[in-house]
Amino acid sequence: MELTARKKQILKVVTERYIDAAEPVGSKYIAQAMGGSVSSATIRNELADLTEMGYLEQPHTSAGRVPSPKGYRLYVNELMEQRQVSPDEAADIDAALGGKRKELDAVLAQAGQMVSSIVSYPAYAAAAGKSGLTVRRYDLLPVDALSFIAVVMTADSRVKSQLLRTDLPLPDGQLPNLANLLNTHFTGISTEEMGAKLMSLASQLKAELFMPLSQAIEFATGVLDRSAQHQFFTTGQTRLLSQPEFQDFGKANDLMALLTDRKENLPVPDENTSMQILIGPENVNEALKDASVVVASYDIGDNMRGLIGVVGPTRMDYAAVAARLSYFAESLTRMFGKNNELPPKEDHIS
Amino acid sequence: MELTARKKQILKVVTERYIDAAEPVGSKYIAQAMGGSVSSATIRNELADLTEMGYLEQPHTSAGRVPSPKGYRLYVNELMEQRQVSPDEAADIDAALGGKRKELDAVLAQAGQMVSSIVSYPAYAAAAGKSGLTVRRYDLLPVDALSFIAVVMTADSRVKSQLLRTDLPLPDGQLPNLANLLNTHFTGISTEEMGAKLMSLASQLKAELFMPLSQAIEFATGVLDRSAQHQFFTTGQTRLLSQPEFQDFGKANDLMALLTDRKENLPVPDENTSMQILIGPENVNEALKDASVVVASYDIGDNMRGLIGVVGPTRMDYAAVAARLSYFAESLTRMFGKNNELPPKEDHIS
DNA sequence: GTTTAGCACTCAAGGAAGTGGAGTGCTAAA
DNA sequence: TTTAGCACTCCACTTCCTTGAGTGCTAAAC
Repeated sequence: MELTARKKQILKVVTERYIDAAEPVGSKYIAQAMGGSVSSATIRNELADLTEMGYLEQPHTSAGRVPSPKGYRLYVNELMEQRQVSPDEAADIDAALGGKRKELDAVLAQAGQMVSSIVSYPAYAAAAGKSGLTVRRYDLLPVDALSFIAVVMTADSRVKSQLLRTDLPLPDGQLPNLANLLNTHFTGISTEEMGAKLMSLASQLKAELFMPLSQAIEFATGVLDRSAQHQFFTTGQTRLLSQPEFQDFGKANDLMALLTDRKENLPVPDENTSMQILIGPENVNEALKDASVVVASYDIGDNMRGLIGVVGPTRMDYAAVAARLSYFAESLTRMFGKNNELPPKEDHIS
Repeated sequence: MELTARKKQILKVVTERYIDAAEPVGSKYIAQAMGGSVSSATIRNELADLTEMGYLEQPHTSAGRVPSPKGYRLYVNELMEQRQVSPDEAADIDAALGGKRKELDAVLAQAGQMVSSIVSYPAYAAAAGKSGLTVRRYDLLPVDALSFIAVVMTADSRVKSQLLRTDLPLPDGQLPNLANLLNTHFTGISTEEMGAKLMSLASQLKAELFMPLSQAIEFATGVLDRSAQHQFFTTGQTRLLSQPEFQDFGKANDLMALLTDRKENLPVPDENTSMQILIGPENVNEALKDASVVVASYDIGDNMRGLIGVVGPTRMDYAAVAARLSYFAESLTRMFGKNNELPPKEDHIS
């Protein structure tokens, strides 16, 4: 059977109406929405076809039609009108993002919050670090006999520090030498290599030197691991509860659990796609089988990608959400671009 | 009317039964639970008295009795048996806390998670920094002509660092002097004083020195502000949804919103009390009027207090929750105590 | 005075039956 | 191919009834 232009138009009307009203759409309404050029009976025939073809579903015999995931997919791919954010919305987003520079984490958390409040669904945000991150430079600062500060700068120019304490007093004046050792042997290599090298040094160094060294390296590998791993921020989970489809319990509960306790399982867009829409059963995650996800990614610089996504009912307003999300992603890319206009050079100082 | 021993016993039976079964308790059950020494009719008389006195409530005329907030209060204050955590539970808690040292934030987040899973209600955790926190020491590390690393150590021995970038090239070799300046004039004073001092220096320094200085100070004040402010971690919000009393929507929704979006409004125990139980309307926060909170505080050292709390229905098992929470708080105090056995000395190095 | 048996009463919860209405599918005519 | 017409389906809602747990009250017993 062929998918005529009229069938598509009907599918569009059904989908948009259902998105709006959350109730099955009947033939009478469709006929009217299409300008009355055809009767409801004709529509019924078309509806029967569309149902047979799998684009529509019927909750029960005497109810109207509802888009199936396949129907939504067609709608999203072909029928949906690309929407632009209104100047008002754009201004809102710009204003909110216009604040002063913050830590990456803070930006992410806040971006999630804003998206959530703009689209009225729960949102999530994360940054995916490149996995091959290495340390560019170490500094060790003396504090007292039993403690010192380790400062680690990663290849992507982030700086972390921590106070470390040893059990054995540090030999006087040895800290610069240790830092030297770190900077010559423990930069630009993977955490595994760092571990191996450390082992090989174990026998060659005295304990009072080896211990602080291994502490510094432990700290550094911790930093690398933490930045390689995605950290997910979620907000607005509550907004799910006001959606009619999640009045039912099991679903809401599973989704909430996913959003609060198993965030890392939220979908990440494929490499190289800037926007992805996952409809119902297209989601791998069981808890999302009855929901949809719109997720966008953007460039943070330093070889990292940020991602920001929205979780809602399959019935969500894809056009509006997608438009806002992509505007958001663009703004973030721009913002991070500015922040990074000066890529620091390689430069070792011990 | 007097609150006889028997009345108290009845109140205790009602409360414990209701905590367990979540259903109004009838006279017949009570008579039986009390060993059959009196008949249900006698109990009914007593129940009528207790209801009149405000300790019990009746959902409707022909239902059993339910403790009122006043009843819970009496139960918690007088009737409830102090419970000890079982050796099994204690072992669980100890094992979970036994991991390696982590950042304070990570510990808090994890503690919240554990408490939540142990008591099966949502939990929250936070640390309250002392407000008068100051900087103990600054270090500035050169990176290249336009950027340097600022390392700030606070009076409570935490270390934070950030890469800072200036617009004007730094004069060669001036960084140690700047650090010196910071360490002599900008340690041990409040953020306000720091701001004032910075202003007064504005005219005396060349721009290429003043700019990095002010950036370093901005960073330092940011660090101080951030640690003074409580940051709340919440987990296990979902567990609320499985409680029969929160099947109803409005309540669940409000509470979820409080737990996810307005965490800072969660109750903080009064100074000097290590454990506090807030029952229903005793809570100031509107969203908590139908819920109860058990919150414990513990000593983190460095003049900071940690707090860890549980939010649940008024019908929650106070004895069990309180026992676990206080064991938890003790363990945390012990743990932080160990971490801090070596309070670093004042020691300036530039 | 306190306790108890007995009884009428109340009320929520749950099931059965009936009704209305929205929507369908099919047929036959245009 | 479209449309009017009609019988049919099925959910949602209401009404009515029944059941059972639990109460309050009274009058007798301790």
